[in-house]
Amino acid sequence: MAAVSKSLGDLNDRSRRANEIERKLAEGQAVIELDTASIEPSFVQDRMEGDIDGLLASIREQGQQVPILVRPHPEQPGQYQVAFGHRRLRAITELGRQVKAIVRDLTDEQLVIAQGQENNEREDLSFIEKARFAARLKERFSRDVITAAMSVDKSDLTRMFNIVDALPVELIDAIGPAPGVGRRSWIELVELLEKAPAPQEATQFALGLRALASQDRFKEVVTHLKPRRIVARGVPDVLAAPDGSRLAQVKQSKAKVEIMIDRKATPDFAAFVLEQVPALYAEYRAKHRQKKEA
DNA sequence: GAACTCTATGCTCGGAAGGC
DNA sequence: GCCTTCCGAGCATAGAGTTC
Repeated sequence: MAAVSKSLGDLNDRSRRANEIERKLAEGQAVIELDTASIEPSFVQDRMEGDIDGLLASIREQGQQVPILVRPHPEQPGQYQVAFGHRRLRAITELGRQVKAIVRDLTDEQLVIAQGQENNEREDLSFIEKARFAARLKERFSRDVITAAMSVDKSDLTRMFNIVDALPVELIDAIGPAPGVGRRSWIELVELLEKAPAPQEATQFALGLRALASQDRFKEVVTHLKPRRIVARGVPDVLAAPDGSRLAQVKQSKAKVEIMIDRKATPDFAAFVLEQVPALYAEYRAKHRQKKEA
């Protein structure tokens, strides 16, 4: 009898614990471990695909320090949907581990607001990623929800929509997130694209710049779209390679001519040019002498 | 190396235009 | 008339570049 009583007591305890876990889950207080296969990304993508090597190494060495936020999938029982923590989920999936998650009942609006606020706190989403996130939200939510989710005012929201609408999806994808490139630079790109004789060619050009960092691809595309100005003596102010990539900037004044080579982009070329200068000067002197003698 | 200048960015405000 | 949307402009700030 005592054994039966103990069993019933155990059952009650387990039931109480289960209820407690359920209650905590409902409030989003408990961190639980979930199979990554049971979790889908948010229905609104925010971040472009990017490098997660650093995060991967960090989680491999120190484990997952911060849980992700998920909600029970509204249509598929037993499945979950991410509110924020997409990159952590990707890294943990690659490591084949279980992911620590907080489960919370969220409406669609609450999910995107949580997702947006997390992104704002991290402050590492680039302008164009935010703009695209906003544009995706526009398909389902009111402006009020979007401004709440992204902590932007309505003016900025309008500008974001305009930029995303004006640029071909393929071009944005080809350029990538372009960290450090802000609204005004993207507006400049829109304006250049509108004036370009063959706008679709910009996408092809950007696709050919895969070796460069995203923000450098952006700069190259802008430079490529800018009308080539011809300055004194027929020398353009930007010297470009046959493939369109920028080699050097030329500044001319009455007193001097400056050729500025981006050492980061083409370090060997800069060194090569410097090496050649004495030889070029010798060649120039020789030709100059010949002219005088003739 | 410090001071200064320039440039780009984010944020905010105010006004115009259009819809209800 | 009110609200929403859009746009231009100004301000503060940070970072890079330049000058001394």
